[in-house]
Amino acid sequence: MATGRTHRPATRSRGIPEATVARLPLYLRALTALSERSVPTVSSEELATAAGVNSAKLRKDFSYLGSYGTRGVGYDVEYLVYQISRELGLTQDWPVAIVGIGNLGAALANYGGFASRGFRVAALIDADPAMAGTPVAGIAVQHTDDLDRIISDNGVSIGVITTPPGAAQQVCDRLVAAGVTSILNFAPTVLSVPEGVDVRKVDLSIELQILAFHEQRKAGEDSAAEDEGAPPMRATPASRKGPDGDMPAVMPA
Amino acid sequence: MATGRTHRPATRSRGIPEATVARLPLYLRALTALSERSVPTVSSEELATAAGVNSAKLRKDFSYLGSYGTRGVGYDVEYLVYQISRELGLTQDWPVAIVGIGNLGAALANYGGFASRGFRVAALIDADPAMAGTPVAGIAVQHTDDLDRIISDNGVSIGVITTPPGAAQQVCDRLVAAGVTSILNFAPTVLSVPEGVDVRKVDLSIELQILAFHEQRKAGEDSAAEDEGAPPMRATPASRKGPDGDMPAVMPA
DNA sequence: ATGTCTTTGTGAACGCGTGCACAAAGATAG
DNA sequence: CTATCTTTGTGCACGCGTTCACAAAGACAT
Repeated sequence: MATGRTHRPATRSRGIPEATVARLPLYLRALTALSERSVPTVSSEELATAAGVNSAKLRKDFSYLGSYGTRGVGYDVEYLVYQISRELGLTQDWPVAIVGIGNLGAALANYGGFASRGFRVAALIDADPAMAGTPVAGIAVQHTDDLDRIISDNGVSIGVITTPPGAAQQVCDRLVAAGVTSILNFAPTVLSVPEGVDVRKVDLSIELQILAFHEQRKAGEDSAAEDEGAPPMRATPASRKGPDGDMPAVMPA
Repeated sequence: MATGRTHRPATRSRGIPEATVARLPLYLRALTALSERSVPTVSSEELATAAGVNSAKLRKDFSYLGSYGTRGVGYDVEYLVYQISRELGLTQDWPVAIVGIGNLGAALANYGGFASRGFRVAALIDADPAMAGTPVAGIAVQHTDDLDRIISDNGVSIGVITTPPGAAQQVCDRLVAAGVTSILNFAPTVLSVPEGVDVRKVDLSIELQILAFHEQRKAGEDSAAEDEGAPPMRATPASRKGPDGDMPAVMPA
């Protein structure tokens, strides 16, 4: 089997934009809610509102999947739920392993949003020997030493890293070596992985920093001249720089 | 363009691209690490590698902040740390309130990454009366009834929502009414907020679904002939009622 | 069957973000 | 002071994503 690609509709699955893929779960959630209320069909306008996006964008997104709508009517909710689920690969079971069972790791293990979408927490792994055997969310924590075997035995291809930053890369390497090809990283670390392995990162403090930026902008709209109280910042070890100063020099003063 | 003024910290927050803002925390983290190792200067190439981005992108990002580098040498680490911190608004203290103290809320309250960057958990709020007074991460949980006063008293402008999806919008409305203008939402809900309020969402299950999509693609590259097994069938009498709901999210309320 | 009305699907224009490639700036050596 | 070498700052081109606007498709009524 070479680079076989002749049997795929080509129009589909071939080129779904990344931005679209990122929105599919959003649509799926909105559609699931409609489904539970037994709503048979929905227009792009309604669904877009429910998902918090533009209707034109939604239609274009769906167009990448195929022509699943009916002009003059809208989209069949159940049908679309199935199509999107299939496209996202949610019709199959995905065993997931969480490495690093601290506060966050334990919270994720208990998180209902995972199990409800075809993701099954297959294993919890931690480096602390004292935790081995301790049940978290009904699952016994296992020790890092057995990581390789645990991943293999459970056929895990998606790993979640919730370790301290210092251990993240090492854990990542071991996960990859064991066969994991998708990683969700919560540790504030830049992971380097070989070709073919996907990494998505969720960084809580970065999100807050982005909010702080906008918050500062909103607040400092008028009082843009009072954040001057902070020291320009130390002169640092200023290695090879003479008194000439390569320092602040600027500082809005 | 920049008519070569070079004195004012460049175009203030006016024209910093959103994509750049999102990367500044990344640079800051890498720079902080260098600073702790007392590295005086760093080139765009080195820093880019450490931050996991392209060096041209990094230089362009920094150019939006101003001309803080020295040609032939690189960037002064300490100076850059200060400039980015200031730009992000991290030179001031940001009191944060977390609403919804379930597993995830508690984990965030304990998360060290917040405090280390100028973010201070000023209040923990939950709707469960039984939790009122209970200390979490050294802070007593307060009841939702006092939300308004708590936000005002602490001057909170950034709120974190970790409630079940059903309560998210209501909590959001109350936070906004109380004066919060930035929200970090962990609930799998589309929040609608008035103009001027920023919302960033962190959706754990969406991240996994995106990974699953790519995972499926990688795995199904050759075996693309078994997706015919499940009958999609249109216009269904709503027979599927499974566990597909996304009700249990963070914690029962 | 024909006409009207609704809603999809998409061509095309636009804007943002990315990366290349290079001239300008400054350090450093002679 | 001049030459050389390093690294920044950025003009430019390209590609992706978003949005508009509308023709085509189909439902529904007459």
